[in-house]
Amino acid sequence: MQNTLSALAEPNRLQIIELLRRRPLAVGEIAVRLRLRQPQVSKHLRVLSDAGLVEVHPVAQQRIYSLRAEPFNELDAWLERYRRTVDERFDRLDDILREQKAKGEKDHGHSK
Amino acid sequence: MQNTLSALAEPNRLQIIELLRRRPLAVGEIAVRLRLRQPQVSKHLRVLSDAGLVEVHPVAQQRIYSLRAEPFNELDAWLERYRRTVDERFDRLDDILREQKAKGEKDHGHSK
DNA sequence: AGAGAATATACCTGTCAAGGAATATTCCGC
DNA sequence: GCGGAATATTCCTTGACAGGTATATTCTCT
Repeated sequence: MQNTLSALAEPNRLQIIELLRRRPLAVGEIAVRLRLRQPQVSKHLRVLSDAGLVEVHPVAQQRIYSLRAEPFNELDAWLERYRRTVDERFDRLDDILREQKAKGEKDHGHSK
Repeated sequence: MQNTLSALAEPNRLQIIELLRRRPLAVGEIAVRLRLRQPQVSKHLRVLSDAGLVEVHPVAQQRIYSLRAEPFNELDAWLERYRRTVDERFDRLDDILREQKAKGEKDHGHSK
């Protein structure tokens, strides 16, 4: 999760992911489309690969990179936990605010 | 989206978010629970706030931070685009691989 | 085996962001 | 207005990381 997020945090890497969403691509193709130099693309793909976001399929001297589903599913599951509690949170906020105010007054022995 | 991801990419910030998922908290509380120093917590909250991930509610000298739903919804929408294409991608991968191989052979005038 | 294409790695450099410590700011009660 | 609590901001230093360039690696074809 942490790895996934930091891998996606880099702008060029996010663009690579967006590119690969449409279809698997070779390194050179990615470099051309994003106007990046080949070495940097390879490096970014290394990071993405280590994070499990992409996988490689060699074809001759080319390496075709494609997305892997798992990390996206994990991200989805993580998000799910937030979706469930969004409503509660807003209700809760008022409670918390009141609670904090009450505590503050109590701490000072303010009886009215 | 980019901002959201890079804000979440920092480990301590992600932890702050996880904490706030349970309930809104004051800066000091966060610092204690995560064993961080107050200034760093304030700085992280600044980043999260700029990214629109959290909002502040002042209570006396305290500032109660709570999550905002919007960025999570955006993340969700972004993910949705990937969920839809996961299946296609795998089918497509084979096509691409064949396609690339065929192209390679064609480029060399290899007729059989 | 040798040439050349496609990709990966190594090394260097500069930048940016996070932590530490001190200080400024804001707010409350008296 | 003053003292003290809670938080924000500033300045400094350091480490990680991305880009640039050169070079190594891998594969194919002849």
